[in-house]
Order: sequence, then C-alpha cells, then structure tokens
Amino acid sequence: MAQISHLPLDRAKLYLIDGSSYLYRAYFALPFLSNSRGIPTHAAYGFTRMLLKIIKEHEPEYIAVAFDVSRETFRREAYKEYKAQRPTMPDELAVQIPYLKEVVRALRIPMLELENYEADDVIATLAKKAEAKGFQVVIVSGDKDMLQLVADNILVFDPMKEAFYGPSEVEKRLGVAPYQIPDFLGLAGDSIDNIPGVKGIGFKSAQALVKEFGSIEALFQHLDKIPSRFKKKLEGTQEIAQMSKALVKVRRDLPIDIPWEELKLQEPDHSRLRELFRELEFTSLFRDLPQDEKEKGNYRLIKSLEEWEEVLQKLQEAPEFSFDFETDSLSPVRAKLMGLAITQREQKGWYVPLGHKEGVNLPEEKILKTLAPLMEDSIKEKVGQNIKYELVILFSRGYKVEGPLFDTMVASYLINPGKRSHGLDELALEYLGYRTTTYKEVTGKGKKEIPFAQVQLQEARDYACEDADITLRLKHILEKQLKEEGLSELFQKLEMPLVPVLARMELAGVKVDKTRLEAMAKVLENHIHNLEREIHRLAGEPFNINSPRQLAQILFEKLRLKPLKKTKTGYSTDVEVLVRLSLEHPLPERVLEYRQLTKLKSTYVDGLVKVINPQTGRVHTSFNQAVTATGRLSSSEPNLQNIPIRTELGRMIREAFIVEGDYLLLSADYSQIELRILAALSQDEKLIEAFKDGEDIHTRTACEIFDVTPQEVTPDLRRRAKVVNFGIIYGMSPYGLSQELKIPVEEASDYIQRYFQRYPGVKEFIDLLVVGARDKGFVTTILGRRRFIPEIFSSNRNTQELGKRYAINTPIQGSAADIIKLAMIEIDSYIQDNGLKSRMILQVHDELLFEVAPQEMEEVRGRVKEIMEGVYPLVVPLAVHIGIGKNWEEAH
DNA sequence: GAGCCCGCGTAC
DNA sequence: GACGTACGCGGGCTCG
Repeated sequence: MAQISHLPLDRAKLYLIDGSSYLYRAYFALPFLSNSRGIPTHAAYGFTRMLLKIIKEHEPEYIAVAFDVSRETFRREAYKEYKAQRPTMPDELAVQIPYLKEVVRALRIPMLELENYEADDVIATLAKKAEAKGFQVVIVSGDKDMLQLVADNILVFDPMKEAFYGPSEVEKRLGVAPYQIPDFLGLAGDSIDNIPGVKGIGFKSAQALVKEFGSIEALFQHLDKIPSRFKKKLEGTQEIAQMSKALVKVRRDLPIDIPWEELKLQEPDHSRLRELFRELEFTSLFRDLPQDEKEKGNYRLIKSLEEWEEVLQKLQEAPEFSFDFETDSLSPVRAKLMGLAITQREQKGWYVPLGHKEGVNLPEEKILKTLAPLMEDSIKEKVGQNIKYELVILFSRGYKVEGPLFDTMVASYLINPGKRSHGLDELALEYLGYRTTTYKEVTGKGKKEIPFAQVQLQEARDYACEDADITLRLKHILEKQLKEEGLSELFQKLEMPLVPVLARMELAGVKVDKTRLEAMAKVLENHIHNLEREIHRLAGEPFNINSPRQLAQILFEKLRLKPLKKTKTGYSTDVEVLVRLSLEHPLPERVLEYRQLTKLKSTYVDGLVKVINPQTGRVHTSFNQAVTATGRLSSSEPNLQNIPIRTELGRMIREAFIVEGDYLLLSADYSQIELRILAALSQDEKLIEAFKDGEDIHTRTACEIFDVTPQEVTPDLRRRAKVVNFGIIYGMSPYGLSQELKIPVEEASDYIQRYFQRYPGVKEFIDLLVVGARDKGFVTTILGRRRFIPEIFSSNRNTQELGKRYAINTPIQGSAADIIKLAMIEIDSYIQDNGLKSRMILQVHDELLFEVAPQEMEEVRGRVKEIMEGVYPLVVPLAVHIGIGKNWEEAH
C-alpha cells in the first residue's frame, strides 16, 4: 500500500477533496452529536477533523474542496433515473452544510462548484490539468467512481480507510485497470448511483469481459466471439451499456480556469476558526488552535501617588473601567488586599501594589479613597469578572458603588446557563482564543505554592492586569452577544442590580450560636459512638459504616439480607433499602439512625462551626449567581440553602441560627410559588380559580383527582395530592409517582390522567412547552431567561424524556427565581433608601430571611410582604407567609 | 497527597 | 431508567 512518504518529492502535491461524498459518509458513519443549542454537528465535525488531519499529516502544497451544486446535472438530463433512488438530504445534514462551508472558508481552502456538474467532474478536470502541469495529484474520496482517474501521478486517498489507491491497488480491488472502470460499471451497473448496466451481468462477468475485450465498444463489435452464456444477455443492450458507461465516466473537460496560485495552501484565519469552533463546540479542535501573540497587553506598575493621580485622570475620562483585586483569600469577607489592577482600555492596564512583601506598596486607604468618586459615579460602568467579590471588599471597607455594573461571568451565564464553568480562563479561551496565565502558574501549587504577596512585582503586575484587560475585552464581546440574543434587559434590570444586593447579604452574614453547636457536637458524638458499637456487635465485626461498600458487604454477604436495588457500582444501601430491610434485621435500622446523626454532625454541626468568622461569630455564605441551569441562586461555603427542617433533630440546627442583640429574625416565604406560576402560565381556569379563592391547593387537587368533597379529604389523600402537584412540576412519570406513593404504576398513571382531565389547561401548557423546546431548542422564563435543551433532540429515548422534563420544570422553577430576585432588589432599595438597620441576610429559593431591628419590625414586616406579593403581578395572587423569632426555627 | 467520582442525604 | 434544582460529606480510586 502506498504511503504518504512514498509520494514523489519532486512534484508539488495537489489535494482535491470530494466534499459532498465525504460529508455524506461522515453523516452516516459518526454518531449523532449536537452543540448545546441543539444544532447537529457530527458531519461538520467529522469533515473538519478530516481536513485538519490531511493538512497536518499530508502537508499538501495545493488544495481545493469540490462540492455538488444540486441534484440536477447533465447526467440527470441524459438519464432521469440517475441517482433517483437516493432520498433527499436529511435536514440534520443540510443544516450543517453552511457551517461546514464557513469552516472551509476560514481554513482558506478554495471551494469549487460548477452548476450542472458533480464534484467528481470538477475534480477530474482539475486532476487531469494538474497532472499535465507536473503536479502529484491526490484525490480525497471514498467513492469508487473516482478510482477511474487513478494514474501514475494521480492517486486516490480514502480518508476513512486511510488508504491510498494507485493503479495496482485499483487493479487489485476491481480487477480492471482504472481507465476501464466506466466500461466495467457500464456492464455491471451500480446500484448506489442507480446505473442500470446490463441485466444479468454482475461484477465477475463484467470483470472478465472487460479484461478480455478492453472496452464496451470492442465487446459489441465482437459479439460473435463471446461465450453463449453472455451473448444472450448482451444482445440488444449496447445502447444501455453505452449510456451507463457515459454516466459513470467523469468529465475531464469542464470550463474551469483557476490559476494554480489560488489553490496554494494558506495559513488559516485562526480567529474565524475560533469563532466557529466555539459556536459548534468543537472543544478538542478549539484547544489545538494557536493563540495570537500580538494580543498580549502592555501593563504598567504604579509606584507612586503621582503616577496614581495620572491613572485616575485617565479613568475619569473613560466611560467604563475594569478592575480586579488581588487578595490572600477566596473569601472576600476575610480577604486582605495585595493589589489592584485597573484599566479603561483593551490591552492596557495598571497595577497598584498594596500588600506585597517586597518593593514599594501604595497605601490602601488612600488609593481606595481616591478611587471612591469613580466607584460612586452613576454613569460610569464598572466591569469585572465575578464583580460581587470586589463589591464585598469595597463594602466591607465602607465604600459605596453606584451606577451600572457589568459582570462578565454573569453575562456568560445568561448566554448559556448550561455551561459547566464561567471562569475567566475558560471565557478568554472560548471568546478570545486567549490563553490566560493562571493563578497557579503564578503562585505555584502544592508544596511550592507561595502567597500572592510574595509573587515578584513584575509577575503580579502582568497576571493581575491581564485579568482586568481580558475582562474588559470579554465585556465588549459579551455585551454585543447579550444584545443580539435579547438578554440585555434581563442582564441590566435584574442580574446586575442583584449583584450589590447579594454582596451586602454575604457581607452581613448570619449569626450562629457556636457554643450551642459545640454542645450538640458532644451529644451527637456520644450517640454516634454508642450506635457504632451496637452496629459492630450486630454485624459481628468492626467495619466502616460510612462506607456503602463495606456496609453492603455486611448486609448482603455476611447477613445474607436481600439486595433490593443496585447502583452503578454495586448494591444500594440507601434509605429506601434500609427501611425495607429493617423488617428483617435490627442492624439496618441502627444504620439509618447512625446515618442521620453523622450527617447532621459532619455537615451541619462541624461543618458550620468550621466556617464561623471568629471575629464576628457569623457565617458568610457565597451566593452563586452563575451556577444553576434554571436561574436559581446557589449557596456554598457553607451551603445555607439546605439546612435541615423536616426532622426534630434537624430543626435543632436551625435553632443555632440566631441574631445580634435584641434584633429578631423575620422569615418571609412565598406560599406555593411554583404552583401559582404554573396556574398563571398555563392559564388553567380551575387552577387559577383555586388560588384566587384562597383555597388549599393540595386539598383542591385531592378533590379533583379522588372525586371527593373538601370535607372528605383525609390527611392521607391530601398528602397524595401534594405529591401529584409537585410531580407535575417536575414532569414526573407514572413510575416515579408510583414509587413515591408506593402504589401500583396503573394507579399512579390514573392519578396523573385524572389530574390532566381536571386541569386541562395544564396539560395543554406542558405539551406546548415541549413543542416549543423542540422547535427552538430552548425554553424561557417570564423574564426571558433562556435554557438550551439539546437533550430534546437526542435519539436516546431516556435522554429525550429527560429533555422534556427540563422543558417543563425550567420555565416554572426559573420564573420563580426571576420573581424572588426582583423582590430582593426592590426590598434592598427600600432598606437602603430608608437607611434601615435591618438587613436581608439569606435567600432560600422561595424564602427571604431578615435580621430586623425591633423598632423597625412592623414597618419591615409590612413592606417586605407588600413588595414580595406585588413585585410581579400575575393572574393569580402571590401569597407570602411571615414568621418572626429569636432564631430561624422560631421564625419559620 | 491532590483531585475526582460515587453514593448518599439535606434543602426547595 | 423512571422527579426538577442545588451542595457537601466520607470513601475510594487514579495519578504523580
């Protein structure tokens, strides 16, 4: 088999790529793939990878790609059945072609198309011309028709098989010489292209005949010499054989006149490729693109207050600036400032050292104080990556920040909330093709890690300024994209105003009773220890109860209990299993108890104590604004959105969330907000009526699906109805409901059916959501927040079902998130504008928690309720329940 | 030893 | 495989 290295060195290599043929092959050969917006990409991906591979490994000096223009060609005119049996191009392939052609354009590879002809003919014409001109021609195609062109200096390369075909390989494969292929196929026919050939003559016969006579013409001239078994079949078929031959034969005489210079391989347009690979999400190809060196910025170290004055002057003249604090901690509440990077122009930046070990530091207070007028400027836009971090630092030092904000992390999140990460390094690579210097590269990691304060000043300058600079560059791109995608209003009116609100909440924190938690830890430790001994005794040996694997070994092997459920890696020991096993053996019940206590101790008691700020006795969570797929906030370090509430013991944890002095906690939670949103969005009459009349929605649903009067609704019926109500919001299946309620699937299915019968508007609505998701590839919330659902296009049934559930749940959950965010902004304004001492301190999806000064209680209580209920009027009322107490448990 | 995944459990 | 959104713990594996 010929190798690349065997190609003659004295001839320039021209690669002619059969685009249309490869496209089809890639489409059918590769598994379906789409980007997160649901655009199918696998054919384009396969094609692109093939092109890049050929360029890299074959190093052609000249290159071109040929495409078919349409199905209507001279062959069709001659024979209307030509390729007639082929189905029209699938939509999922057709949509990829424009992208693919863009990629070819960005690679600066000439594209050749000629009306009325196929790619084959274009390639043949060029190949012949090039051969005559002294090129070594390689035709890239998997189509056997192309083999007819093979000659000493024309090879065919099949990229799927990675094989070259020269004259001898063709002979070996088809049993005839390349130039005889039209005669061969003219007799044998070709079902792929719907070439008729001669009936009764197959490959073997055709081979033999062509070998013997050389051509169809010669064959029919010597019919008398032909063995009788062929003769019969051939008689009267000359016309059709000749026509078949003509169809197979590629044309080498097309009016193509391109200067060879134009086919010379050029350097690709890397920035365009970057854009395309980003949009198509060709992540691995993206990574291999080189970055442009010219894009590095030019940064300056500020060494004196005089120089700082000049910086301030420049900043005053600009409409926006991007800034970034370097500190010694990821938690802004504890952070000490090491430096400030700031810039008002791309590829520029200043670094002000504030807390470095060596060199001249400028005084932090003086710098921040002179910066304050810019921060308070109501026009100037402040740009940052996760700018809440900077705000917390400024707020903690008593500075204000006013006017518009632009957080690139949040912008990226709105554009695609499904992305795994919105970190600066990733965004820079994705949107700018820029590889940033990472924090780790500057400080080292592991044992070699040094504090940022000890990083060399020059290096700190370049690192910090790069972040500010890149953030500003990103801002310009993301701002445009937000606008194009209709997300600007959501960004400017909701997400950005929310940033300082969250910053204030984080900085405020919540007071935690450390002594009480420590006392709990002691008690829990005792109980856990006793349980542990008991469990080991029951097991007959010590083992690690925390290890599901070891526990499974004890339960299912040693004690021979029945494994009821499997996980990906073994037998499940989850709560459902253990509850059922408790009937058989005392050990599982003890383990359940053990689990409850250890969970409480490790996560909520010890975990919480660890993060209490020793100075203030408060914990400061992070509210993450760019994490969830639906638009909710998340909370971490510590997560204060999953503090226990359902069990007695869990509620004791809530009692440890307390207040300062004579303040009180006020909890305000939306009652059934998601079901109310469902009512409003679906416009289901009955559901709307129920809420308008102030009915208990679970009781009402119980009446509907169990066909009883409100008086007849027992607590158990209400409980079941409640599960159904929530199940609807999650897109629950009959199976899921049956599991949850421990009833047969048929019965569960019946409940759901009755639900939809009684609330037909809901049924219509969720059907509409699914249709909309299929149509547009995404769903939206009441404020236009968007989530792409590529899963809806999956060929995998389960994945597609998952996509449907996303389509149902996201608009409901996300709209609830929109509403509470709006309320938070309005409440914060009210608190700020009135200079109240009371503070909003936590958000738990449908609940807001406030630390309220006693003299402000009545007013805050009234206004909070008013704002929350009225912030976004729907056709159903929003109801807010208020609770007050000295701790979170009491207030709830 | 760091980083990651898994199983599990907590919240809305 | 079956109910949406999160975060964190301990175990246990991989990798350097």
